Amino acid sequence: MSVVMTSIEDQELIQKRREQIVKAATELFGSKSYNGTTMKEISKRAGFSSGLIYFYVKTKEDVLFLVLKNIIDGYNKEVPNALLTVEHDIDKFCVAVKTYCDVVDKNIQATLLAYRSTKDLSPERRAEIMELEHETNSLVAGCVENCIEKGFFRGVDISLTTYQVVMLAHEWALKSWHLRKKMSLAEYTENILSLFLHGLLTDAGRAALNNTTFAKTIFENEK
Amino acid sequence: MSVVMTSIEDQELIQKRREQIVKAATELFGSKSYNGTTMKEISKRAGFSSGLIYFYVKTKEDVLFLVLKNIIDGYNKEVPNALLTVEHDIDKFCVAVKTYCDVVDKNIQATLLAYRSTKDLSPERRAEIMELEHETNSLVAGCVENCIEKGFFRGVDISLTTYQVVMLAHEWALKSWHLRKKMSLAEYTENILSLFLHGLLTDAGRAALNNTTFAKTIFENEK
Amino acid sequence: MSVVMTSIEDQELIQKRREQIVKAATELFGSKSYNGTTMKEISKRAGFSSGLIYFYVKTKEDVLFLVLKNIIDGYNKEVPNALLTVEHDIDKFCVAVKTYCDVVDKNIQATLLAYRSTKDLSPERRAEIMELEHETNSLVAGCVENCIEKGFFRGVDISLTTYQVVMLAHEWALKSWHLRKKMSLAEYTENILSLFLHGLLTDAGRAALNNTTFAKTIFENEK
Amino acid sequence: MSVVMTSIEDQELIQKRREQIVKAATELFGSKSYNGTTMKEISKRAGFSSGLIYFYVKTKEDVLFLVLKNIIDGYNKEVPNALLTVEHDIDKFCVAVKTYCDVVDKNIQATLLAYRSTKDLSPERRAEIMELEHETNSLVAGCVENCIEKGFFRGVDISLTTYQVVMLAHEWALKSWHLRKKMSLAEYTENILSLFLHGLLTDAGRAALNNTTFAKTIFENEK
DNA sequence: CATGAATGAGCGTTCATTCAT
DNA sequence: CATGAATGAACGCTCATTCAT
Repeated sequence: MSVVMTSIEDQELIQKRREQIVKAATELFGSKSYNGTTMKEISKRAGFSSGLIYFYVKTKEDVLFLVLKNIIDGYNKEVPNALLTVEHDIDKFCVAVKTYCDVVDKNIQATLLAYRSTKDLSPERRAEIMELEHETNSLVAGCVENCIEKGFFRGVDISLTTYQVVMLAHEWALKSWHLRKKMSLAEYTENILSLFLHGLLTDAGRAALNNTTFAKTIFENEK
Repeated sequence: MSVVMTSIEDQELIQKRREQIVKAATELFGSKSYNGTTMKEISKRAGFSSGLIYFYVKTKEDVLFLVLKNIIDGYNKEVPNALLTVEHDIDKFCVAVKTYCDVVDKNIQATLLAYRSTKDLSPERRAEIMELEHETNSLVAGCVENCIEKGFFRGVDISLTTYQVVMLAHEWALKSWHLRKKMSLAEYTENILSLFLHGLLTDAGRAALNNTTFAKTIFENEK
Repeated sequence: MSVVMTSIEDQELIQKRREQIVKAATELFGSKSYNGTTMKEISKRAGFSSGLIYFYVKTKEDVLFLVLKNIIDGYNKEVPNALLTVEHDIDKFCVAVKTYCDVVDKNIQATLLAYRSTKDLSPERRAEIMELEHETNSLVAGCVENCIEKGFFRGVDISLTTYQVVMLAHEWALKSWHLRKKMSLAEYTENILSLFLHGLLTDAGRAALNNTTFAKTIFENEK
Repeated sequence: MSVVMTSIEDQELIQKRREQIVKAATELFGSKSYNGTTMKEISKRAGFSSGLIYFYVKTKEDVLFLVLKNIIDGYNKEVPNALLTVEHDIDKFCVAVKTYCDVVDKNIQATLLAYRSTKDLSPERRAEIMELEHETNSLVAGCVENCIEKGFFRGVDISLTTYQVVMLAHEWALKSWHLRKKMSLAEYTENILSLFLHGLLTDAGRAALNNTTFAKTIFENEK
């Protein structure tokens, strides 16, 4: 894991400064693009002088990497927690999707940034980010797999379905400027779940809805 | 419509030069990113001297705009033609989706470029591009609308569904590096259609499948 | 031979610009040191804008290389010509030494620069410069060798003696600030020749002085 | 004499710290050049924090000055001691030369450093260093002078001859990369002495060789 | 119309030096 | 006395844009 190295000792300070940097950079990269943002701007916005940033980061690319990694870490932290709150496998799938959408909503700028700027990373760094994304995906993929095994879902390609779920969650960020005008996040999430449940549930799956707490509300809301 | 202005008279020449520029720039932006590409490189690859490009384009941003516009124009040209080849509304929907995926497949680099570089455009230009995308979407939206009106599809939000279709088509480009390893474009397309048909068809819609030529093959292939 | 590459076509212009650059840089490096001199300063002194220099040179190190190479080329051009003007082998040795001293005198700054800045070159470049120096040395070494073969000089180590000759010629530059106060270049040269002739001539060599035109004046001047 | 000033009182500590600094800096400057070495690196290698160095030195140039001065002090300490070991004036000359070469050999990096970096000193500091070098030279010059007075050497320019001796001793450092491949320090020293004795001894001087212990071995070794 | 040399603002990065603790 | 985080000026280099020919 290529963690960025530093000439500073105090681990707490490093953490604090890095957070300042990531926060400032995320905002700036989000509103102006990676290439359009200056290291000086980042430093200034982070609240310190232009030279100091190089004590906590070795190159501008490091900053981008930290920002991107930070976003994905967010996903990897929040989704598993949410999964603990429900029991039924179909519910787990729904909650995973919902949580994913929630995290996207909290990180719209950052999510857009990931789509725009991954190419600006070195191949190694890019690979690392993709590896992290893969971890996140596994969380969703696990839910899909369970539902298929139990016979609730059709025998679709697990990883492809996962990608589609993730993609549509990301769409909330990618087309945010348009979607927000028409609906709330809750409505959007419900719609996606509706599409996937209708598209994937087997007859057995539909029958099992009664045992769910979350999934069944999707169908109830439809009427 | 912010058409790029120049000081050159001969409209035919302008057209020819612009095409050279767009072709060169699309290739370069695709493989190296917008910011990583030099005006000199574009000129050289287009086959003329480094100064000449400024007779046909005022800024580098103009080039990006032209490139992006060109990509979307491609979509707007190909999809309608394909729609003429089938009759039934469900088939039209399917063909629209399929064609969309085909065009994405032929323009993977360019599609990625659009996701990466729209932020490098001025707000006005960005708005214009988004307007053009909207036109493309209408082509799909029309199909969805018809299917709903005829009772074949559930009463879902038309524009949202359209966005989802487009998003999943784009995913073929966005996750190309992964998807291509696992399946062919045809399989991918079929999978998407399968998801949407399962997710959207009403009982009436399912019944109508017998009258379709294209859509019914999706269900047949599933077994 | 690692010749510096360029993005400019016109060979004559390249030559002209490079000469401007080398001239400006030699002066600047001479009076302020390599590291103390700015690329902007070099450009300005060469008479053009700060960016242009990079059309004719790829890095600052290139400039240093060009400067150093230019000095040594001077040696390699002048010494051979001078050798043609006399016949006798002892005379040839003397003229080689004298010419060497003359060239040093015309390039005092540059010679100092070579001593100061060779370490700032990349290893490959440094090797190339040393190779060129070796060529120059060969010119002197040839003279020494001939004199030994003919029995005029003692059987000393040829290459060592050559280094000593070169070193003492360079000394005129290295200690110029002091030596110039005490003597003229001619006196200095004569003194060196005196040292070497006294130190190297065999009895046969001394006897042969009568057949020389240049060498014998050294001994005559001594009285 | 521009002694470096500080704000610290305890003279002993100053001395100790300065020695640490000089030792560290000499090593670093020698292997990486003055400009390539960081104040941080020096401090670290000297064994203390990066800020502390400024309590014992006011600028980076101070460090260079201290380093250079230290080198020359070494010469001024070692040569006189060696001179006490022999009696005859010609021997004293020879021992001076030999000792000089020995000291050069022990300080090759440092000697090179002096040639490379004197220009990085302010004019005043440079003058001071040159003054110190002059002192060292006097040690050799005294020997030459005595030999001339006693009629052992020809009536050559004393200071010039001294410079030549010093120069050829320094050459052992300056061309070390080449000379070391071909001969030992002892051989090199002998060769220089041979050159000077052959070049300077009068008939009286040659006759006096019998009374020497060191000088006569040079001639004996030649055969 | 076309060329390509020239311009100069701006960026990422380094490092001597300072200063709060 | 000592630490090491912080500052900010400066440098090498790039490249969009201009302009003389």
